[in-house]
Amino acid sequence: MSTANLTTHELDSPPWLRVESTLMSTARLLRAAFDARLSALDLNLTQASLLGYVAEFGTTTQTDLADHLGIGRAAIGSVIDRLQARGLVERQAKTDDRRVWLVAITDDGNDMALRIGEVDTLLRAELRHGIGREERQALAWVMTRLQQNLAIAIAATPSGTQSATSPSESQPPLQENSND
Amino acid sequence: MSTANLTTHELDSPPWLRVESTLMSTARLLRAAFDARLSALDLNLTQASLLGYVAEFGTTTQTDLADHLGIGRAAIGSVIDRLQARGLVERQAKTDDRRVWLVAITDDGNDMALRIGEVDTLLRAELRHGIGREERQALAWVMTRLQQNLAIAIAATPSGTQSATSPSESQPPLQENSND
DNA sequence: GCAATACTGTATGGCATCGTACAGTATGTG
DNA sequence: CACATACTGTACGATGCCATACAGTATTGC
Repeated sequence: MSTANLTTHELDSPPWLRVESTLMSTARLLRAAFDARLSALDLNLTQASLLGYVAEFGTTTQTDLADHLGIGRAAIGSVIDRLQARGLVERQAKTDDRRVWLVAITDDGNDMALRIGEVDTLLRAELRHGIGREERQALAWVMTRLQQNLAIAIAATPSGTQSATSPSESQPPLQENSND
Repeated sequence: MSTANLTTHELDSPPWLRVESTLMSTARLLRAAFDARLSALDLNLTQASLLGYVAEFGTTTQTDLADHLGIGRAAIGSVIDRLQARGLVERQAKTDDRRVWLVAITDDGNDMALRIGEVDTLLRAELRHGIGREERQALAWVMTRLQQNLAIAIAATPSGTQSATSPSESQPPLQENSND
């Protein structure tokens, strides 16, 4: 039985650790959906994203890729390993900096990127159902903003073991370009 | 629209696997932020969510918990194991169905749930910065809707290996209350 | 030139979650 | 009642990602 029955769990449970939990499970579903669709190409979401990025923006370093995909440098390495083993990307030495690899897409990789684009377009069309354009844009905007706040919150986390029993708003959380 | 001038990585890369990648990395950041804040309580986001859920809605079965938290039954088992080992929840036998465990919160668990609530409230306040109430509600709504569509998309994924070279819109994706 | 520092990519171990398979139990059907 | 089917929780291996530590390289200061 598919674990994806349509009576999704969040619909009836608005109040508690709402956004957190909802966002996490949405992310899991999103990965599952893309992985399912991309399995025909024998790729997962991360690999496809990387390939799409390189196809569009050209050769870059691994660190740059890691930053742009939001995963760590160690993780990006193995992703590239697999893509390279399949001949979809290749590592090129950078002449003036022998530390870095330049990750370049191959012809096969470009073909693959096209097919990824098709899968992506199709799936996104399905996901858009019942969601207006403005809502989608708002989602993207809020999420970007949320990323900012998250990065700040992570950086501002008290490193020691304080038991959080003081809900005093001592945090200066953001550089205030609020619009609420 | 004011999506301008942020330093986060997605901002300069609008066109490609946008929402996918953004949502995934946002989810990763979200987990990292909560894990960081909850580390003082020696909990992670999943454990905290489970505890919060049981604290609010009372005793339930593991399958119910798994569904509500959006993770699998196998995974929820080990989460409960750890919480139980720390005396925060306990498994109670259900008299009229000997297959299931009823997961109940303990007194210690309730104390912990209160502290989780404080961390949660504080962190969410930080995350709200620069994001209006309507935007947050819109985010929650869109995400719920997205979950629905994702579940449908996963269920409707052609199981075989079709190379997606046919972008024919043969999918009947949804029960049509579109508003786009 | 040489030491100190910073950066890139890799190796390693760990964690959370998944998928599948399985045993125990309940429920429905003959 | 016996059997088939469905459901619950668990065991096991696999995967994706992280954090840390590390080696190689660049850069800077002396």
